Amino acid sequence: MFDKTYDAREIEPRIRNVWEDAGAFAAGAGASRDADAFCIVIPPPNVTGSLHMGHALNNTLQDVLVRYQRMRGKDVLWQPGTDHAGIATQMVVERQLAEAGEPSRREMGREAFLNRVWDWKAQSGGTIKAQLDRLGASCDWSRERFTMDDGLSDAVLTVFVRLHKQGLVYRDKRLVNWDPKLLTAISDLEVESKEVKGELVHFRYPLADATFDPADPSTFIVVATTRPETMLGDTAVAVHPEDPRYTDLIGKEVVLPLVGRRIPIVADAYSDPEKGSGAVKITPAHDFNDFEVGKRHKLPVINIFDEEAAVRLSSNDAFFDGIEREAVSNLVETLEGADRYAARKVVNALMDEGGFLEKVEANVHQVPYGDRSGVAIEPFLTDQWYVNAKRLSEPAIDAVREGRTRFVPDNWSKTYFDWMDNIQPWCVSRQLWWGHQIPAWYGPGDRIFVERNEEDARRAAEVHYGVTVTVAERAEALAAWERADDGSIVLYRDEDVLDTWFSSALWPFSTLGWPDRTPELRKYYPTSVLSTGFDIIFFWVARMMMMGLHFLNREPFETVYIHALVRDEKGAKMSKSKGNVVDPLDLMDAYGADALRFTLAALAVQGRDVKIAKARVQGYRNFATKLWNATRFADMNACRIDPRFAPSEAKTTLGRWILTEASQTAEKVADGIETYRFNDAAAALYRFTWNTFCDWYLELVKPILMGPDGDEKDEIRAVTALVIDDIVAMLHPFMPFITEELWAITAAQSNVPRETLLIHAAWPQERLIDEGTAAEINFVVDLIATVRSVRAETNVPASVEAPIVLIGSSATHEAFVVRHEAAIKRLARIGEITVDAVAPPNAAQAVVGEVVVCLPLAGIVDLDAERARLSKEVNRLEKELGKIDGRLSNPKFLDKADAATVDEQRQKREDVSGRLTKMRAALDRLEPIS
RNA sequence: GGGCGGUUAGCUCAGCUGGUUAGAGCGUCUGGUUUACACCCAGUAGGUCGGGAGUUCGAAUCUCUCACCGCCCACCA
Repeated sequence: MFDKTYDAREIEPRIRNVWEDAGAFAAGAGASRDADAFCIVIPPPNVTGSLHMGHALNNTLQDVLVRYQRMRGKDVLWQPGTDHAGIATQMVVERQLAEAGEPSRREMGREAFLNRVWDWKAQSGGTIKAQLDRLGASCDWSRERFTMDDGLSDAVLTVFVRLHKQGLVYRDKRLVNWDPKLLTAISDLEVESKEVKGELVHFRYPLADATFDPADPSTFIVVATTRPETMLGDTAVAVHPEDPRYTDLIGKEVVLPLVGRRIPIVADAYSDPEKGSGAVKITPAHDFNDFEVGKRHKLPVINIFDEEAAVRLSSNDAFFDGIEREAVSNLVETLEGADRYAARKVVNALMDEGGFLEKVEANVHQVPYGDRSGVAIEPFLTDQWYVNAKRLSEPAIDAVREGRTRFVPDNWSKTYFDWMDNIQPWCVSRQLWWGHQIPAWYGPGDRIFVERNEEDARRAAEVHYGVTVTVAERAEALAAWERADDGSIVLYRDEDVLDTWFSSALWPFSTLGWPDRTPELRKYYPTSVLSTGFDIIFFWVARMMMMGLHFLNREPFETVYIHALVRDEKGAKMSKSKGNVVDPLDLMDAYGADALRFTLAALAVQGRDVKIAKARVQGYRNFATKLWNATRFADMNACRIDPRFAPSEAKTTLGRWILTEASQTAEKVADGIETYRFNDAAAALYRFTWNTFCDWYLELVKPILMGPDGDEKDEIRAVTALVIDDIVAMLHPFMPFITEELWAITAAQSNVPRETLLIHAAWPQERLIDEGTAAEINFVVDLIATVRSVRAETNVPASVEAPIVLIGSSATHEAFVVRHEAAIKRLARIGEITVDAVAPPNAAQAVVGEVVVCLPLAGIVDLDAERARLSKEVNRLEKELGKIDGRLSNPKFLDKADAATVDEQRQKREDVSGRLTKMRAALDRLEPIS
């Protein structure tokens, strides 16, 4: 029944089935009808992803919260689900196609490709759930959602359409971050700037009314650039209005080399006299700042690239506007189709040839890269859909400012405010296929119909156009517009999809059934806690705040707990390329899910990275084994659960003491969890279980358990069983498997059936608080520890059962010794205990409280070692006494420190000086060195 | 450039609102056939709390400053 060894591999899958069969994770399971709600929505992992250490940490912490609150009687929902992860998933499938030598996405077409993605989802979508199960995450899987399932897609449509009708979603033509590899726009957040060693190229732009002479600076103006190839699209040169070097030139023109276009020199404060030459080329189509300058000066926008960032001039009307097509035919031919980096080389060479290249400097600068594709992103002028984030951000800022949503640790609210205060329009359209297709239909005359479905769009269009409307593919529709058929109109649907984070932003309410008014939505929204990493505060947290407040008028969560990043044991960020990824599944295989969970909780200190080391996990596996063995020991000693036992009426000091300690620990653990100080909670559990309960309580109690039957033994048995019950319960949120198992075993052994599984059992109540017992136990513990230490230091062999003589003991302490005599003898390996007035000669001596403990072992005690030990101790005490006296003789201290502190110091002085006197006397009693 | 965090024992880290002999785990070293556990027990060594200044009767803890490390945001033609 009770296996001798703890085997996580055997226990964990079995217990998992027990929970599953019982439906233990279901929303509200085990709670009373009127219980308060507690809800966490899981940060949805990528549907085709697998569990990494960050997931393991975050989901462990969420599970600790969820299991704790369940035991507190709350009606708990931990809402799970997965995210379709647009770009990531689409890329994976495209890579698979490429590797298998199959037709590419574009070759197979949208429908066939999407079928392939759904296949892949069907195939790998269960992985992450299985892995979370493995970890013990008690999510209500019966409510699992997926961002692209029907319900959530419906929420997405509803939100998009409503925002559009409210004017908060709009279509705009402006520069976006364009990913020339993925061929889609991406948001600001998906751009990472990287430091790149490049070149700063200085070009001479000839003045239009001078004859260009490379040797004569008065005939040209120098501009510097890190992107020489974009000069083909230059439409101005900007100088600072107050830069004395250039004031004369403002309003004049230069002739753009190679191209021959006449472009103006404009005055604009954007130009920084300190940088480069002080004059800057303006390319509105290829630089965000230049775009703004262009708007201010009404400059033409000449885009020289195609969507893959290759030069495209031949059919480029804007480029040929104002120049002779013939004059640039060579240039166009040379550059057509060259990618941006190749074009850069060519342009530099041509400029050099013409004498327009002044110099090239090495230059380190920041270049924006797509976080997914890893290629430099290109500012690109396109039509995209935007969300007016500024408007939505206002209530979201207020919610945090007014404390309706609280960040833990609080300093993250600053990060949140900084970003929210400067929020930019959110580009939500993506030129991808995998995702929520934008519900917008286009008709002739620049009309857009944003509706929940095709039928509604068609109807809206019919109202608008007053004729029959049909819907077709884009190409077909455009052709129809071209033909301008009479009497009917053809619409086509926007081919783009929404940013994945658009649907994620709805997660806290879409998963609860919104836009329907479901009972779950009423009960669980706003949710209690969101637990996530700081890296997605902007991507996700901020956007959920915005959407939640906008559509439900309530903030989506009360608390946002921001956990640390998991790093390897040296503190490096884990990455596949570095090969330092620690796989949580490996650790679970080796040590069990319980050990991994406890490790992560113990390391989850606020505001500090989590460095995971194998040795640590092993240590907590040992902890599980320790608990297992302690429970087994109790079992072997017939410590049975006794429902009639009333702990508050316990008679034995040991019983009252351990019940007090257990009660205090439960309080500490609860406090740690509730304040998100998981490490404190874990430490309190570890210390109590191992150091207090196993090392001291069980050892002190052994003589009783092995002694004669009677009231004392009965009580200790009942207490032991009860405290183990409490330990198992307190530990359950951290180590759910082993505790659920022990909960069942102890019940079976006691023949007292449990009313519920541990997962639904109540958090340990306060059994008893009797601080008075501490004095007795502490004295005994102190005595044993002191004797052990003295023995070891004076080289008394372990096998010797040394007698001890107590000198100067108070009646109280003498009574303590009598009461725990058997335990003291056993634990300190002592033979006879006697009380005397005078110390025996040549004994090792130590002070415990007011008592001098002597080990009279002439010939066995190493007297030289003893002398050294005593001197050292005397020394230490003298130093400490000096410090205390320094304080107490300082009138300012007596004057300013509060009375309690002064008293404390006085008390301490008394203790220390008492000890010191005794130690000195002890030293004197030793024979002088012969 | 703006912001946030870190620097405590060989290693990984606790130490909250100032008063402890500055702690834990791992590792080291010593001892252990104590009938729960060697994934164990007992004991031991090891730290001028990054440097400097200040506030205070009193600073690992508060303030300033410097150094180094890490991260986030925004930009340098």
